[in-house]
This record gives sequence, C-alpha cells and structure tokens, in this order.
Amino acid sequence: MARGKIQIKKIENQTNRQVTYSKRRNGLFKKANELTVLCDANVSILMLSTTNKVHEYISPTTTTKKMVDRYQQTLGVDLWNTHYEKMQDQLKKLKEVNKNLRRDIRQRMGESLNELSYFELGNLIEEVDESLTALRERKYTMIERQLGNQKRKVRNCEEMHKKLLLDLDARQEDPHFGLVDNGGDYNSMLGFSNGGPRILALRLQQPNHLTLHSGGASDLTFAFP
Amino acid sequence: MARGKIQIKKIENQTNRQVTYSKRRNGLFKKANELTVLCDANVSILMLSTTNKVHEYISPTTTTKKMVDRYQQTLGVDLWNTHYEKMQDQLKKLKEVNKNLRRDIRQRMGESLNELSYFELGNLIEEVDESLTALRERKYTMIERQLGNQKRKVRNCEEMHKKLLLDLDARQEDPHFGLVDNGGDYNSMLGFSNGGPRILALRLQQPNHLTLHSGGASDLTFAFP
DNA sequence: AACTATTTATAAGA
DNA sequence: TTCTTATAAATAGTT
Repeated sequence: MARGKIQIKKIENQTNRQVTYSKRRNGLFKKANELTVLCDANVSILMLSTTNKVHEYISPTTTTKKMVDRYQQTLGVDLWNTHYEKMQDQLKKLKEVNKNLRRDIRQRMGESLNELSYFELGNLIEEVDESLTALRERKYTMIERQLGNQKRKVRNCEEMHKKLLLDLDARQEDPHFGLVDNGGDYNSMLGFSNGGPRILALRLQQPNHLTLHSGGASDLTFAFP
Repeated sequence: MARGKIQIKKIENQTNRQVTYSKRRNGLFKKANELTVLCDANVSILMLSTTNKVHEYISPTTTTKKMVDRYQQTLGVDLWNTHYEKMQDQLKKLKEVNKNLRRDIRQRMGESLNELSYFELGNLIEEVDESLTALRERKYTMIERQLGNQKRKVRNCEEMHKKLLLDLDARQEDPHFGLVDNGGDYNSMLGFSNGGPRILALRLQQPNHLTLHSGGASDLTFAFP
C-alpha cells in the first residue's frame, strides 16, 4: 500500500513476511481499538503466526473468556459443550456404578437387605458362606507358611549355635585363646535364655533373653509379602 | 479519516455509530484476511456490537475452536481448563473409589487376598462372619414373616370356606335353589385339591388344584415389601 | 449504497 | 526493530 502495490498472496521471503506480520498486526490491533472506542463495541482478536506464537487483542472493557462464552451462547451450543456433556455423562455413569458397588458391599455386610428378594438373599448367603471358607483357608495357609518360616529360622539358628560351640571348644583346647565374649547376639536369636547344658559355662554379660520372644511374635503381626 | 479527521472517542449519534461499526468491521475483517494470506497466519476475531450482535472472522484454514484451544494451551491454563480440570479430577477420584470398592468386594469374596496382611485378613474374616450371621437372621425373619402371612391366608380361606358351606346348607334346605357351581376359586385358594369330606359332594367343573401350588410357592420368590 | 476528499496504513528502503 | 516516505487503502461526511 505504499511504494508500490502488492498482490494479496503469501509473502515467500520469510524475513519480509515476519516484518509484514508485525506491522499489520499492529495496524489490525489499532483498528480494533479504534472500533472499540468509536462504536462502543467489544472485540477479541486471537492470532497465530507461522512461528506458532499467539497474539491477542481484547477490548479493555471485556475478557477473552467472556467473549468466547458469549460467542458460544449466541451461535449454537457446540464448541466445548459436547466435550462437557461427554464428561458429565461419564461422571454420572461412574456415580451410578459406585452406588451399586456400595450397595453390594452393604448387602454383603448384612445391611440394606430389604432390597433383596428371598431368593437373592439365599444366593447371597451361599456366596458369603463360600467366601468365608476361602478367607479361612487363606488364613490357614498364611499360618502354615509362617510356621514353616519360623521352623527354618530356628534350624538356622541351631546350626549357627553348634558351629559357635565347636569354635569355642577349639579355642578352649588352644591355650593361646582366652575365654572371649562373642557379644551374645546369637544366643538372643535362639531365645535359649536358659541355655543348653554347655551354654551355662559361658558367663553372658547381659542377659537379653527377651529379644526373641517379642521379635518372634511380631513376625505374625506384620504384613505378609 | 477522510473529509475531516475525527477524534477517537465514542460516536454519540447512534445511526452514525452503527454505520461506522459496519464500515470499520468490514475494514477490519478485510485486513485480517489480508494478513492471513500474506503472512500465512491464523486470525480469529469475535465482535460484539452495542446491539449485542456477534460477528466473527476466522481464517479459512482454521476454526474458532482450534484458535481458542490453542490460545488456552499457550497462554496459561485458565479459561475453561479449571472447569475441565475439576471434572477430570472428579472423574479420577471416582475411578479410584470405584477401584477400591471393587477390591473390597473381591476380598470379601475371597479373592485378591495377597494384598491383605494377616491381621487385616483376620478382621475381614470376623466381619464376614458377622455379616453371614446377619444375613441368616434376615432370612429367618423373612421365613417367619412369610409363614405368618401364609397362616393368616389359610385362616381367611378356612373362614370363607365355612361361610360357603353354611350358604350351601342353606340353599340345599331351600328347594328353590339348585346346586350351583361357585367357580371353585375358593377351593383353589385353600389348595384342598382332595377336598374335605363335604367338598367331594361338589362337582367341580375344572380341577384346578395346580393353581395354589405354584402361586403359593412363588410368594416366597418375589421381592418382599 | 455510492462518492470522494482526506486521513491513515504500510511497502520498501535506510 | 524503528524511522522514513511515497503511495495504496480506508473511510468520514456527504449525496
């Protein structure tokens, strides 16, 4: 529009294009602002350049959100509403499912039973009865496994104990070694607070026979792997 | 901008304002379109006139929705996203709750038990056991109530039966009445398909002794009020 | 809606 | 990016 007319078609020179974009963008926003003032109108302009930058003009008396809300409200419902509706639908369905699951649990817990027919009640009782059996079986296997673990532990400890006794015998036969306190830890692991016949020969400095007892019991109280 | 410079301030004359709005709107849209072509950009213009009419320009290669979505995505979250996010959040939470409810049910049914600790299992067993007791009690009360209903029904029927017999006697003594079939319905209600000693005297036209049997049984199958 | 004198926007160059 | 400026385009006021 100056120093020569131009064709309205894409400017191929990239630098040129960006300069023109910047200039004309300013021109457009200026015009938009004049329109806003002169005609007491509201204008929202969103622009996206080739370089994917967003530029915006918005009349000072409004916001982009208001403009778009108005736009939706005026020109048909559809823009984000379908999206919304789908989510609303999903929410509703999930809530329904949720409600049913809760009712199911309540009924399994023996509440809200007046919603059940006699036959349904009968089926439920049968189910819960079977479940109880399954649960008790599970408990049984857990106890069994745990007992197995305990037995293995005790066996390990006994072996350790024997080895240590052998060591001790070896040292007693060797005049270079005195009677050394081994820390007493392995004794506490076994819980032989009274000791075997030979343990009495060792004078333990701290009698810590309580350790195993609490430790052994707590094995059953912790979560199973 | 022609035939005299103007101040950029609201045009008070309404006709004038509307004319200017229309002219400048066209000018703006034309500029926007030139920009679109020259610079390969995307432009969205929303305008709201004083008369509350919405006008729109949108570059041919895009849509208003795309533009606004891009706008949101680029310049901060807040426009509809807070709304969306809240819904998304709600959905997520509901799904989580749902998952937990399902797990609870599964565990009550004796499945997925390796997620439970030994103590949790113990508690669950206790709970289920109590539930089972409650369910069986419910069943018992249902049976009792149903038996009560049945007894009352039978009593009613017997009374009806007696009355009818009395009627019958009365009619037999009265020579004006013949032996009339009463439809046999009250017999079926009682289920006396073999009949009492006096019922044999009545010649029922349709032996419908099956009615009570199925009807009586189905009373237990339907939902209780 | 058309006209047109004038203002404004801007393409090209610096 | 900004300034300059010749020129194209837009448009205010009029018809």
